[in-house]
Amino acid sequence: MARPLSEEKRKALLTAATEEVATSGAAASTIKIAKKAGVAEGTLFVYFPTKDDLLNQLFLALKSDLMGFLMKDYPIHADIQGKIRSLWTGFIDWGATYPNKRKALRQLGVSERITDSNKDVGEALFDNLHDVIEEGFKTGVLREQPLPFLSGLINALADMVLQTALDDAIKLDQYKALGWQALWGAIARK
Amino acid sequence: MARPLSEEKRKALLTAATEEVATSGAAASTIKIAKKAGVAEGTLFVYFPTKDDLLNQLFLALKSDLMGFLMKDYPIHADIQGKIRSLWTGFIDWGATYPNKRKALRQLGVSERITDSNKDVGEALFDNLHDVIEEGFKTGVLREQPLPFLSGLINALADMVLQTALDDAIKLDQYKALGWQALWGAIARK
Amino acid sequence: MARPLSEEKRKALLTAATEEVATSGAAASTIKIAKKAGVAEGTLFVYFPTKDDLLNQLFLALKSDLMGFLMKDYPIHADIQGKIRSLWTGFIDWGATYPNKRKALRQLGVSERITDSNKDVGEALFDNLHDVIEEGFKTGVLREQPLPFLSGLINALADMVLQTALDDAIKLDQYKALGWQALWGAIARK
Amino acid sequence: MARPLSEEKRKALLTAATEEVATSGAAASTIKIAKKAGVAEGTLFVYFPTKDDLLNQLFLALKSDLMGFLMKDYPIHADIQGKIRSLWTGFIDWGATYPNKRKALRQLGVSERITDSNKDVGEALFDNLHDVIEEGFKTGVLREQPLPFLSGLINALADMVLQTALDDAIKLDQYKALGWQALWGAIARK
DNA sequence: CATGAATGAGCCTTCATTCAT
DNA sequence: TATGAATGAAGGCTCATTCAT
Repeated sequence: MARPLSEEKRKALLTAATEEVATSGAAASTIKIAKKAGVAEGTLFVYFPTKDDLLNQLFLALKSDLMGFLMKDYPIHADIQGKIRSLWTGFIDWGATYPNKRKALRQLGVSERITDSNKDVGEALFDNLHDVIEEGFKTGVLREQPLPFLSGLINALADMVLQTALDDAIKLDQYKALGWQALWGAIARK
Repeated sequence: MARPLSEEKRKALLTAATEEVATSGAAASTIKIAKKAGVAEGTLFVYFPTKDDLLNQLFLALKSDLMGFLMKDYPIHADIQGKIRSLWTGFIDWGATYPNKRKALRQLGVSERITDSNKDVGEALFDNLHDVIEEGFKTGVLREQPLPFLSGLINALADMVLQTALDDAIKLDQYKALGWQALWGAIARK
Repeated sequence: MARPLSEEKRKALLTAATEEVATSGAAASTIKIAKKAGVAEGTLFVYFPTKDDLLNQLFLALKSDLMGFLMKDYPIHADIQGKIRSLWTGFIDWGATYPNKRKALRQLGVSERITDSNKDVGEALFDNLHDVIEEGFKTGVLREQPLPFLSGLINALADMVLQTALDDAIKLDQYKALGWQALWGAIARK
Repeated sequence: MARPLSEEKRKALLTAATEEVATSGAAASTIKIAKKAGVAEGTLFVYFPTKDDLLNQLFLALKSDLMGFLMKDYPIHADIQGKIRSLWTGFIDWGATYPNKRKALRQLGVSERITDSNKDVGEALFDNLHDVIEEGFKTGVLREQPLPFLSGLINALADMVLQTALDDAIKLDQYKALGWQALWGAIARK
């Protein structure tokens, strides 16, 4: 009956938090985040009871955003290599398109303030990839390796590429290609 | 002549900083670091004029420590594959032996407070690898790729393995082996 | 016609306030009081325009509640000593029966936020005792002393007994008896 | 070797705290206390790590101050009645001379933030009175009653007198006398 | 050089109160 | 009338840094 929580404000807060966390890490100040989101300091705590809550929800939101991005153009009917290449491309493009999201996610991934259980939930979002990879194992296209190892591998490679090629579009394209070769060499059988 | 700076205290401070940064990231407090090092709060600033100085010097010290570790048993007369495998093993072993050093380095690598020029200096420490790799290119053992790309690749893979296999010695060995296969697949020609 | 204020909610708020004030003093938060009363934060301010209003009304309500308790079994036809003893017993029993009410009253009695005029009103509730005491003076049973002094005396003694014997039923009975002896010795002529 | 803690500042802080607590109770703000003491906000926390520490130490300091005041002119060679009368007078005079100390002590006595163990220590300061009172019991001058009951009695009566006669010197003298009669009547045998 | 007291900006959070719904 | 989102002041406390000793 009272004013409803505004999804708009929640988003503004998460967006502002993304930017601040991208540069200052988990040390980003709630005051700056609130101001950047255009709301009063206290309002932040209406939406996120605690700074840790904000950080954790941001972490999940970013993971989920990335997942959505990867799935958007996912080629359901492509072969294994095509599917994995799509994921690789998606990773790189997401990071290049939203550098702050990537930086924020990177910082949070290293932070003690994200609960272990949430870090797990973050991983779990990628469980959808299960099938592709399992299929790769069965058809013998991929070397058999534990799933977390494989997803960690993609993640690490993509992150490295984005980090290394930061602010350099040409290098980015070069590394994206090199990275794909490396990745495929790393996981394909033979 | 006044008492000279004590190398011992400097080291104690860096060691304490390593531990604090490992858990709290760049937000680690100078007070706690000083106390853990067994010196007074103000003493820290005799050795490091600024917290940022401390952080940057710690970053370099850790990179250098890692480098020293890698070079210790480096097989100068082995073939390319042997040399690179030694580096891989070294990376993993260093991280497993000094988890706090690795965690601290990881946190600092992501922090805004490490100057770009220092991040470059950090990379440069690995320039010694130039020769091995160039040799690999010439003999055709390695696919030709930019040096920073290659070192970033090793780094990223090793970090992923250590992170993923945290606190699980068995998994660590498994991943170390898998990681090596992946790495070699990623960089070897054909 | 609009919905009228609900007496039930008002009471719930005062009851909740009693509990909160008992433990946190005047620093008790309106939010917690509202929640404990089962109403929304804003609703509290429909019934009490200001936190100070709430506190002051609570103060009066508690005084009045105590007064009612004292009068319930008041022996109108007893002699002076019997009447005063009844008051004494009543005081102690009220405090033992409703420890939160007593604690809250104690806290509020010390608080700056209760207006002086209300503290006087609080005292005035006991004016009904006028007659008993005047009678005591006339018949020479009581030493002549100003009324506020006498009521303050009873109050202080009872409060001390309750406070000292907190959570110890046996001690409470002992102190109740001792207190009565002391009180009577303090006020009776000769 | 560094600047030593200044006893002067510690006292200034306790004095300032006394004044603030006298009017605002345990809700007194550390900032106001620091400012009133003429030191920076942070300095307060050099001397008292926590607001609760400040409050508890203030409580003990006030109790101790009162005790010192009572003992100053204590008539060691007087009879029981003389000794107790001296205590009574001392109580009243202390409260009249240092109204803020008394108000602060009153507020703290009711506050949840003073630990139970400190409240006990507070009581213990009065253990010195043991002997007088025991002597009173033996010689039959005093009715036999538990010590905490007796000290509570004196305390409560004195507090009531001071509170009731606040800001009225004439009334104060009158109540002081009446209070003594009442007290003696309350505790003396027969 | 070493110490740790002193400082005040800044942090996260709570709160009383207002007001759109 | 009842609700609870919105607000920004204020609170307790921490911190990097300075400086008297």
